[in-house]
Amino acid sequence: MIKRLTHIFVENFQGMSRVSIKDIAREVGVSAASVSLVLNEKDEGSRISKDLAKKIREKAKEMHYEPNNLARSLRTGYSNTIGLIVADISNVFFASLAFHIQEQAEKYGYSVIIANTNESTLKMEKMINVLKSKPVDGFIIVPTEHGDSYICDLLKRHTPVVLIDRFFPHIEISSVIVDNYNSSRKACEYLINNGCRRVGLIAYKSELQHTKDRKQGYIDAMKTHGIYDPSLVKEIDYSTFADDIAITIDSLMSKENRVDGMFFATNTLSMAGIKQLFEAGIQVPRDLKVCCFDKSEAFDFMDAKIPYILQPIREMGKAAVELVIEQIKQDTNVETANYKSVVEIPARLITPSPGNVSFSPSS
Amino acid sequence: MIKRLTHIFVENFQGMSRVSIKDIAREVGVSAASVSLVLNEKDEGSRISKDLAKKIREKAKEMHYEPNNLARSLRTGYSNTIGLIVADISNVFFASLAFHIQEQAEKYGYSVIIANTNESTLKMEKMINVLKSKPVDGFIIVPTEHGDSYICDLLKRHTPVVLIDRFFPHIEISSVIVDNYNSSRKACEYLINNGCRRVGLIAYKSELQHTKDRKQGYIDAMKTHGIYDPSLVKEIDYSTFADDIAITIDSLMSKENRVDGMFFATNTLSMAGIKQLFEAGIQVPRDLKVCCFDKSEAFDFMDAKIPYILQPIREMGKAAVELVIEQIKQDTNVETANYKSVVEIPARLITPSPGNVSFSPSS
DNA sequence: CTGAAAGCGCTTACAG
DNA sequence: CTGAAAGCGCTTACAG
Repeated sequence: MIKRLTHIFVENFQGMSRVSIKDIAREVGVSAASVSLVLNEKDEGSRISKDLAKKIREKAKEMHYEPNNLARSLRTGYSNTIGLIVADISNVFFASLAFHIQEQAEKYGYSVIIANTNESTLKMEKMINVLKSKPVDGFIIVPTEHGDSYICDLLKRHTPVVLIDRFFPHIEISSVIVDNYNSSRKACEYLINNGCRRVGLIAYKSELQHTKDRKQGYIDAMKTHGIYDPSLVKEIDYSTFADDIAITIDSLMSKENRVDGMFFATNTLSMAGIKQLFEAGIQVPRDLKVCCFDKSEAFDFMDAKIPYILQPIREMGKAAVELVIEQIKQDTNVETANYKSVVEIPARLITPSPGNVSFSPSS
Repeated sequence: MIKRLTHIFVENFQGMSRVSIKDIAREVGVSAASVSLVLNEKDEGSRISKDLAKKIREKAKEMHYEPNNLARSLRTGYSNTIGLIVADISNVFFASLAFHIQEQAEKYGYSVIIANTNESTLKMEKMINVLKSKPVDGFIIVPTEHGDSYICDLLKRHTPVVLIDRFFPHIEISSVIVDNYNSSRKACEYLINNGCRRVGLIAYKSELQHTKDRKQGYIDAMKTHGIYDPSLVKEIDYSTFADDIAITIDSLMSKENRVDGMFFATNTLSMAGIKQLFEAGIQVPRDLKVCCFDKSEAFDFMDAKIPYILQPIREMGKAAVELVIEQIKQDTNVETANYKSVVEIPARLITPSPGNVSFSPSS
């Protein structure tokens, strides 16, 4: 497929950074070692005179020297790159997460490479391999539903890795999540406190812990008020949710169920769900009160101001970046190496009135 | 900042691919060269016996050998990676473009690294440098408004690069765009044919050619029907559009202007604009007919089915990937090297009825 | 204070 | 048919 005109190609390729440390050394009349030291600012110990250092730096600039990071990585063993693997880059939540992770990583001198799994475990494995051999120094991963075994492999190899948004409670691994259980519970309680007695839950059918936590938060809120009814819990397949959402909402609005409140467990579900409510001519909140996990752009097109759980995406990204860098820097010889620190960041319930309700920690 | 415990670190780092070609060679009792040939499937010329090749492959698998792509790239001069630089990863159009580019590149054995510029030329330059030294074999770039000079630099260095979505007509560079002028013109004509006489245009204020083309398409459509009125053309700053959109729409709906149609030149503008119309209580299409460049999620929440221009994102991604790979493979010694092929892909106007209107090529 | 040398893991032209 | 060696560009322990 690829013509292997290596020499010609390398010429071209190296056009980016044709001039090497050797070239500078020759020009200045010193060794490559000295050039390397100066250019890496390791000449502090006055090994190299200020004058010489200056001369080297000037010559490097003059010759448009650009370091070959490939060679540097090969030698030093690290690449200053973090691999970010998200489940769905076209989901605005993950896109925004990617944005903030990049911003944060930059502050620490790391670049971020993004890959997309489309919620497929097979693809997640593939992309981990691709990025691993790029290489990256560590991973931030939004894992797929059955991706736990592959994540374990990574851990066994002592690859720095941090999970984000989702986590596996049975694996000892650094993770950054929001307090899904509490957030969900408070959201439902808000609906109940505003008069709802029959609150429906619409969530994805998933073994992922954050999904279960959100569901459990809803259930416990309902139970506490003695109004839990399992038939109001609707779990939808991710792969067919676009089709299923209509049926689900019809069912919850039918005579037998007739809910007076609805809690959507993710932004994609609330987007699709609210669209469906709109098409069915159901007025929110007159006919039905609604609360959502995550803001949805649908909110902008409704008369009602919908309460929702605001995830602190920036803080989540920051925490994940810091955790993974910590692992990268960690002396793995030291047995105190701490690969497991689950960071749970509180989310906030944003309500139209009488002001935002801040969640208090679980008690 | 980073502890340089190199040896320990390399240990850890190489944990990913600790076993090298040498190790396999030693185990099997052959040279590293033979192992390399077999593993790269270059043993066709029967240089190495089938049996030996099989033995090497089995041993490699047994030892969990994973090639070090870093070393390979250093040696061969290419990385099989394409750098994708987008202006705003949180814009669903670019996120979707990124998705399709990744899918396509994968088919050719390339991985894609994504970076985000947030519409900042400074950041674009920075990310080009970061990716260049990763390295990547070529770039697909959604350039920023004043990024042309930096793109020129890339070209001078013979770096394979393809622009997408936007382009610079004064630079000889491969680009993939939609037929902005025609699409925009046909969209406006659709509004005119449906009874509009005063059509407002809402676009970003920008020197980028695709913006100008969309504007010109609108102007020419209006002029052709003898109803062009410059005061109905509204150009908004990207950085403040969230604030400006309300004022702009108020102005177009005021007594002096009172448009009967509105054309939004991008999806972010239509999203914000339709939200604004909604809040102002303006009914579409009863009070105002609307047409948009790109589908907006806002459409799902309106009674009216809004006509819009559908960009063939998948085809755009495919074309860009193919163009950049072509350049990467190109023998740069040959002077026929063709670095300039602007691919213009037709977009379609999607109308609620009586069926989709397909654009015919410019004539 | 500085240079020569080794080596990261790989590929490939060259010598046998 | 196969191995030994060179070299991609860099960094760093070592020898002076």
